[in-house]
Parts: sequence; structure tokens; C-alpha cells
Amino acid sequence: MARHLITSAIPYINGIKHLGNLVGSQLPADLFARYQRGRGHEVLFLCATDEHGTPAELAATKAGQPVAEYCAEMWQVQKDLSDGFALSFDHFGRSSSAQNTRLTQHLATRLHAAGLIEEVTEKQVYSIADRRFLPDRYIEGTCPNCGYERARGDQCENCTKQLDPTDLIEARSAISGSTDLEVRETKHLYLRQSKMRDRLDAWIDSKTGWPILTTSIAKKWLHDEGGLRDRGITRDLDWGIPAQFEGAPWSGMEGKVFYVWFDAPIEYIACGAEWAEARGLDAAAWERWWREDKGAADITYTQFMGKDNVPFHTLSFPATLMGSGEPWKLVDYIKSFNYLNYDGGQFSTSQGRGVFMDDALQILPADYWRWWLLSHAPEGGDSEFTWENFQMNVNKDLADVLGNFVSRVTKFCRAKFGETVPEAGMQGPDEAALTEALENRIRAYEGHMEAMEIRKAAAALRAIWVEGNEYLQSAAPWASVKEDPATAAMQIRLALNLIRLYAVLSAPFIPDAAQRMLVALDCRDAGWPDDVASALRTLPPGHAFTVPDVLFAKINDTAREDWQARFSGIRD
RNA sequence: CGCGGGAUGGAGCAGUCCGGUAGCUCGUCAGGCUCAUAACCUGAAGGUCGUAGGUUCAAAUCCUACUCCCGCAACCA
Repeated sequence: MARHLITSAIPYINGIKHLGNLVGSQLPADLFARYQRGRGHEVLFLCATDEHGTPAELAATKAGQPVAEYCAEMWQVQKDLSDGFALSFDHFGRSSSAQNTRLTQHLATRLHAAGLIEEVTEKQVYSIADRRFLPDRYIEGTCPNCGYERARGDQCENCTKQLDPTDLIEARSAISGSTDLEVRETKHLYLRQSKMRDRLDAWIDSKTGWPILTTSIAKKWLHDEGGLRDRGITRDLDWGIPAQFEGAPWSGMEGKVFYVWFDAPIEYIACGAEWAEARGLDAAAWERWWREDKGAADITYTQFMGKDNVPFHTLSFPATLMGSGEPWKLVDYIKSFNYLNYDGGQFSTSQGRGVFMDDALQILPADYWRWWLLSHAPEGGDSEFTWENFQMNVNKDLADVLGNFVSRVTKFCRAKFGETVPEAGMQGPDEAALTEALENRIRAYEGHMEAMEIRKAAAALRAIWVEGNEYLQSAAPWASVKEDPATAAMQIRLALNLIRLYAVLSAPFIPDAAQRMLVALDCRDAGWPDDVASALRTLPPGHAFTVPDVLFAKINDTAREDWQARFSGIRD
């Protein structure tokens, strides 16, 4: 039995995520976790909320709440939504946890001892009215290059010229609009990633099977313009992990916190500690997943994320772990995704454009979204959500091909043989051919799943569903039942077993429907079909079942048009 | 000349590394079946593979130039 450690990029705390966020990390990670569990492997699947940083503080202020309280509430909201989408995290943690505080300070201490942290005094823009230092993006003004009035401190969106905040004419705070800004000196800790460039480069080079998207982004950061740059790992903020040594103050860092990009990935590990503690387990329970000296040497660790997150996972976080000099488990495979667009534009959290996780669950069950999003995952390039496409694909695949198969088989059986698996008949060459075809298709499905080729896996699964309809068409039990009831009984017995097979194979994509299929069949055996012939004999003759309700109702044009109109604008 | 990804029948994609009759799903059209959620099964039409050159017996695939779309560009996370 293999052991799989799986993490999804941790969603930021300031609001409800949209479908693009979902399909870029959590959903495919869940697919992989469910698949590996289904194969009987040991899985630890972790995710958490990313809670620190300026946007969280501002969102809390806007909500009129203390930031800790705001984060606690939003954590619950995100937890409920992830449950709603049937995301099967073993633990959904928080980057603000005590465990993460401890571990982040521990790693900073180790990095300091290794000479990989230096103190840098730099100049940053301070807003007197807001009483805070402003990240470059939070400073607006007129672009000196093109005259655009809402250029940001890092870049002008209009002419794309890169800027320094001090370049802006009439610079003002994007938070309050105040122009009462000044440049102040402030001291910060920097992680000396540049010293680790060759090690990181060699490590990336050793990962031959990684997606082009992942390695090309990493390589660019390693080699562009003088190579990997050092980065600040502290901020002048109230909300965050205090910039301290493990158990001791850090002289000169009083009142500062670690910067969110430093502590957020560390939460992957800390989340393991949270998981263990929540279950009353000792440290060894999570260390056997995360420490190569304590049992994690045989772990396969897979990370899922959107392309925007790749630099942190290929460079900064490995630099943190390698630099500590401790044998932390490093990632084995990074699966990164492009963006999902919405009806001709981008999904946007800040602009409220697109379909958000809470809206989605209000209008349709999770399985509809899971199926469409996964079967259209933006793997090769950016992909696009349109309502027409969604309606057509979901109706065809889920309602017509799979749902209708379950319906026609169970209803036919009930009408001709009752709600019991019929007994008579012997399989012939047609059934042998079907078994062999399924064997091939299932192995192809497994291959795509192992390789994390999600679209291809979805297509392979769909082809498996279609096999059932093709078989029924040629077997025609509605005809054979008239002259040869024994053969019809055998055919339907096989078809009922196909439903169980489909439930098991489909569970990673559509867990709720898969569960309903098994419940209808009164079957608790969700064993993976390592051998198809025996898997198709799981339900014995005489076994009672019930005809389930319609598995997937179709989306009609009225509903689609309604949603299309409802989600065309911008939500607040 | 900032970096990367993409461009393939009406839509969405595979195939490109390792050149050799252009494939899949949806949609459209025709036929079949009638157990089923007007569903299922079979077949057909539809593409000079972004543009222009080049290499080759042979190019979607290799080389060169160009066009368009998307993302990134290190203080958003």
C-alpha cells in the first residue's frame, strides 16, 4: 500500500471563492485524494485557510470586526462550502493556528542559524491616515508614463509600465484615498534565496515529469535578470505570526510579523499537526507524513495549485525547508492549473464577477459542478465556462448517459423480475467481450488518474459509462425477455453490477451520486475493480435493491437563461 | 527585441517530444431501437491543423519570420 500526502493551495480568507479558484486547486486535489483512497492507498489530504496579510485586515475593517473574529467566521464559511462541494480533506486547518505559529518561528530560527536570513533596512510608503505601511498595490496615482489616473504603485494597468510607488504623481492610499503619505525606513528580515539558487535549480532539474507550466515558471524565476532574488519575510502588520525566534524575541523585530507568503505554505505541515492534535494523536502521527527521518521517506507528496502560486511552491517553500537543514518531506509532484474564464472574461473575486461557491450550491448539487469543472479543468491553457456549454455537457454526460443508464436498468428489472437481482442464465461471448473492453478502459482510466490527466480521465470514465448503453443496445433484454427469460436475467444481472462498478469508478468525480447508487443497490462493497470479471459478480443473484430517484435532473433552458441573467452582472 | 502558455471542422479539446492516411466529446443531419430522464445505439456531413516561407519522398508535428489571444513580470496572495 502506497502512502499519498496531498495538499491543495490554501484559499485566502477574505471572502468566498469562485469556481475558478475551486477548479484550480481544491477540486482536482480532492479528485486525486478520493481516487487514491479508492485504490486502497493511505492518504493524508490537507487544506487550510490562508489568513494573514493586509487584505485580511482590510476586509475585517470593512466588516466592522476584529480581524481574528472575522477570520474565524470566514473560516467556518469556507469550511461549510468545502463540505458542500464534498471536498474530503482529512483536516481543514488555519494558517493562524498555534501549530503554525510554532513551526514558522522554528523554521525561521533554523534558517537564521544557517545564515540564510539577513536584516535589511528598506524604504516603504507609510500612510499616516491609515496608520499602516502600504503595499505597492495599495498606492494609486497618476501614471508618469501615460497619464492614467488610477495606476498602481507596482504597475500601470493602462500602459503596463512597471512603476515604483514614488514614481506616481499625486500618490494616494487606495484604502482611504489619503494623500498624506510619507516614505519611512523600516527593517525587515529577508530570506536569502539567492544563496540556494543552485540547489533549487538542481532540484527542479531532477523533476523530469513535471508539467511544462510548472517548470517553466520556476526556471524563469531562477534565471531571469540575475537569478533568484532574496525576499522579505516580515511585514509591519498587527495580524500575523510574531517575527520571533522559537521561544525568544528577535531583537529589532518587535511589533512585526512574518509575511504571509512565508507562513502560508508552512501551514501545509502545521495542518498535519492540527490534524493529529484534533484526533488526540501524538506528534509521531503527523511526523511520519512530513519528516523523512521519522517515517516519511516512502511518501509520495503531490501539490495542487493555480499557476499564480507556482513560484512559492517551486522555490520559496522548498528554500525554506531545505535551508532549515532538517529532513522535511519535499514535494514530489506539482500539478498546476491555468485559469478558468467566465463567459468571455475573467472570474474575479475583487470585482465579484462569475459564479461563486455559495451561489453554485444554491442552484445545483455539487456533483454537477464537480463533473463539469473537472472534465473541463484548465490543464493545457486557460479554459472557459459558458452556461450553454455547462448545460449541454452536464445534461448529456450525467443525465443522459449515466443517470439514464441507472434508470433504464433498475426500472426494467423491477418491471420484469422485481427489485431483486435475477438468478438465471449463463454469460456468453458478448459478455466476455464487454468485460474485456471494460478491463481496457478501466486500465486507461487508472493511467490517466495516476498521471493526473484530469480531462482525459473524465473522458475515459465517460467512455466506460457508454459501454453500458452499447451493451444494453446489443443485448436487448427487452427482446430476449420474451423468448429467453434466462438470458434476459443474466443480462440484467450484469447491468445491475455495472451500476455498482460505475459507482465505484465515478466516486472521485461525483461522490454524492456514487453514494446514492450504492445505497440504491444496498451495496457496501466499494472495492476497486482490479479484476473486472469478478467485480461484475459482486451483487449476487437474489440480492435486493431499490430503484433510485432520478440521479441527475436535466437543466432546462428556462433555468439556464435565468442563471445566465442572474450571474451576468457583478455581485457585491 | 522581458518571460511563459495557447491558436486544429459550429463549440470545447487530443494528437506536436520520437514527421507517414487528421482523432474525441458536444452540436447538426439521417437511420435504428422502444427498457429508460423525448433518453439510448448506429451512420453521415463538416477541417488546405493562426499566417508566410523553408527542410523532407512525406509536415498539425522539425526550422525561420510574423499575427492574434491569455497569464506572469517578484510589495495581491
